[in-house]
Amino acid sequence: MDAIDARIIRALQRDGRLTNLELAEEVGLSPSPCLRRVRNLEAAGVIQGYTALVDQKACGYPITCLVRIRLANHSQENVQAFEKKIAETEAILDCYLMTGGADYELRIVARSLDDYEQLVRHTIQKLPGIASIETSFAYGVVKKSRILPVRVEKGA
Amino acid sequence: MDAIDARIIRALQRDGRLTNLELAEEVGLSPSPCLRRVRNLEAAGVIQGYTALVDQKACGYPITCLVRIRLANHSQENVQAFEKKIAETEAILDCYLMTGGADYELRIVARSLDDYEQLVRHTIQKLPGIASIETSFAYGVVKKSRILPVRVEKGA
DNA sequence: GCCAGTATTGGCATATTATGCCAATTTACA
DNA sequence: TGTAAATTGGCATAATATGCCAATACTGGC
Repeated sequence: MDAIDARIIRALQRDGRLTNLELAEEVGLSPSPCLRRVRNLEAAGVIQGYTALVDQKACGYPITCLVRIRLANHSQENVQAFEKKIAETEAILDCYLMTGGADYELRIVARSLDDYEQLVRHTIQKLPGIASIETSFAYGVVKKSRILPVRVEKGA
Repeated sequence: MDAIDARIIRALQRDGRLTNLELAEEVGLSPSPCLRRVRNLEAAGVIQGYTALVDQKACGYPITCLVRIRLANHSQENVQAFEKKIAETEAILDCYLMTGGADYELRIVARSLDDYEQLVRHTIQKLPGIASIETSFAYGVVKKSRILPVRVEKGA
């Protein structure tokens, strides 16, 4: 990954639908090698995909919650059942294994407080071995970036 | 927004670089009205943009932290200085205003623990009116979805 | 149930873009 | 400096986007 690859990644994070001609112009290459670099980055897994960014509110999900969860015990069954349910539940967008007071932190979206309550009661609390659930609601968004500040790297 | 718009949004979240022909096929429309719907969704702000999803590790950011911050006081100057610095700092990807114990929760990426320490010492702790900083590190990712489960809506 | 008015659709012609190939250039290294 | 490998740029062709127009499908009023 050299400086041109880094510029390609930056540009495609800023606008994932740039045409190859626009991209080539922006990174200072002719279209042909530019496209080849993009395909290489995709094949290498550096670029994992492309997605449309949508307005949560306009799509009916005005509520974002960050939820910290502790498990009573980390038996294989409990962990597997928990992570399987996470994967299946579309309203749970992210789930990280965390250091510190909680085992997991989830980012969850909901259509309403009632909707969120249903999710907690019917999906999360029913899982075996949940020790605690601590919810914080986001009442404002200061920043929401999906652009990793890529610079030149050695290796890969 | 009707059922076809919902399908368009779902499809473009799954793959933001679908060609209009592929998209039209998938949502059951001919290319012409399909493209018009996409442009309308973009103009209405429902689709806010497109982005490439990149591998954090491959780009040199193996570390993700979730950081909870409290301010000592919420004077206009402190809040403005804080949020301005957040906006300027590329390694801070997200920042939410939260209910509960902390005022803000940040998602921060770093190249190394040293890198994270530098960021905290030189950027965050230097801001006026910081009462506390509580960092949790993500040592695993169970789920990382950027697909909002859009269904049919009334209105807009 | 019918009719007028409006919005939406599908098809087509044209402009733009992507893609694969090859020769030329640059880079790496002994 | 010489040689091999990697990368680049240009070109021809295939695929795709875009704007326009007629045809179709919805809507509300009577």
